[in-house]
Amino acid sequence: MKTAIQPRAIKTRDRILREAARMYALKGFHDTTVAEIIKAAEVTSGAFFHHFKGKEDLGFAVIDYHMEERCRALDRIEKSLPSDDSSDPLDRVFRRLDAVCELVVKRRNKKGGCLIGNLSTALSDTHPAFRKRLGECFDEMAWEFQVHLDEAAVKHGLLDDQDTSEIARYIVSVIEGAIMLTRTHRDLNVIERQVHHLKEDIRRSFQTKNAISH
Amino acid sequence: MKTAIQPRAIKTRDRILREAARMYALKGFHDTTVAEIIKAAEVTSGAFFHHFKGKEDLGFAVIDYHMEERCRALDRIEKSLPSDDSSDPLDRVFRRLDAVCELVVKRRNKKGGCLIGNLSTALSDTHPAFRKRLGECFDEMAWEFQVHLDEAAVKHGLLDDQDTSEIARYIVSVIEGAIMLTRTHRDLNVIERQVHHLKEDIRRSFQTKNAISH
DNA sequence: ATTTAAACATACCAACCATTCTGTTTCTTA
DNA sequence: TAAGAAACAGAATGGTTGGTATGTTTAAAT
Repeated sequence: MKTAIQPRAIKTRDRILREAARMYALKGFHDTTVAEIIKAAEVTSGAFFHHFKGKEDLGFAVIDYHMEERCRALDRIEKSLPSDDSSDPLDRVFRRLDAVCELVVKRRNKKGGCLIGNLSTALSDTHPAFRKRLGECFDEMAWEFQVHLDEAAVKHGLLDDQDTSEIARYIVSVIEGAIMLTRTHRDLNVIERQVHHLKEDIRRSFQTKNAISH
Repeated sequence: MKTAIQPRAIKTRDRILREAARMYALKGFHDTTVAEIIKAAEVTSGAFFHHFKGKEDLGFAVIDYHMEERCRALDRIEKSLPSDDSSDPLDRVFRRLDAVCELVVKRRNKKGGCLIGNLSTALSDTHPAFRKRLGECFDEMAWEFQVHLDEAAVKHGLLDDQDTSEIARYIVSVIEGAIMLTRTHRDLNVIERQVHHLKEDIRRSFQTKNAISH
């Protein structure tokens, strides 16, 4: 029946997804041909079109694949991070920021930017279905921060008319913008400095009297 | 001699540049074909290749064209802005931010994102010459803020280890990231809220005891 | 008015690109 | 082990793409 998962198939499919994700992050959607993906993944076009309806179908599959991989990678990095004092929610925000930063830095050795950001720039205004899905991805990224921000708001209190969901989105914006400038300036210090500035900003957004002196 | 400028030629060339800029902002570099540009600009391919060596050459010309147009548009908006109290340098920073914000909002009616941002994501890791040029564009954008930030630092004093050039770059990052999210979420409130948050952040970065209560 | 070059028009082309078609192999299940 | 389906291989295709070749019109300078 359909319950059984074919081990060989998954290997091929995953190789395609991995290579496609890599190339989309590097060159974007429209500058990556299926022939290139096929070659990089070392499969034939027959195998490719057996697993995916076409380039568009692949695009959506790559997004799913990437969001899962990203989640795993971030969790792994987060656990390996030195500051393991996760008692304070604000610390957890900073820790995740550090993890994102490290992931970007690590990836930058092989060049490339944010896959979601790349697809977003290339497809948001021309492809409604992609736009919708990519919006969900950004929401997911923001939510990972908002969880901790909400706790921090309870613990430390939030300044003025601030809103944790807006701060969370703001964080995603800064990260995406920072990745863009980091790529274009070919300077990893850009994202590191900007994330540092962002942290200070977030810290000041909370009425942290018992502030974590950095 | 070569001093004379042919009026008709400029018209055609400019039409191509204008339409190309519009389409690059909307669909990006690789998803825009020269055939489309030719059609949109209502010229023939003969005319196109007479004015530009090819697609790449056009790309660079479009960047120059856009940076000039952008400059003019921003200045115009800035002058038409209500708060004309430009005595305080920090106010000038905020005013330019408002201008950028309004420009984005105005453009969003016709969809599309930041031309420089689009080209940057599409070409930074594959085309060194473009990357270099686009880096200069980002620097130019940042500089427009830095001029005022420097004055503000003198007047109000800058907190901690802060650096105006880094704040200026940070501003550009936030704008680019905000445009990305604004496109993908199809919500103009995104950029407005984020620019508002950014203003608060900048304000707090200065030791403004005689702060401008907003 | 004649010359000369820039500006434009049109047909054409070779490379490329996503996809399809027609098989063959491999695996699962009974 | 027979049968059927899933996985894969590779050649072929039709439409597109950036670019060229060749000719005609327009306009500036003498």
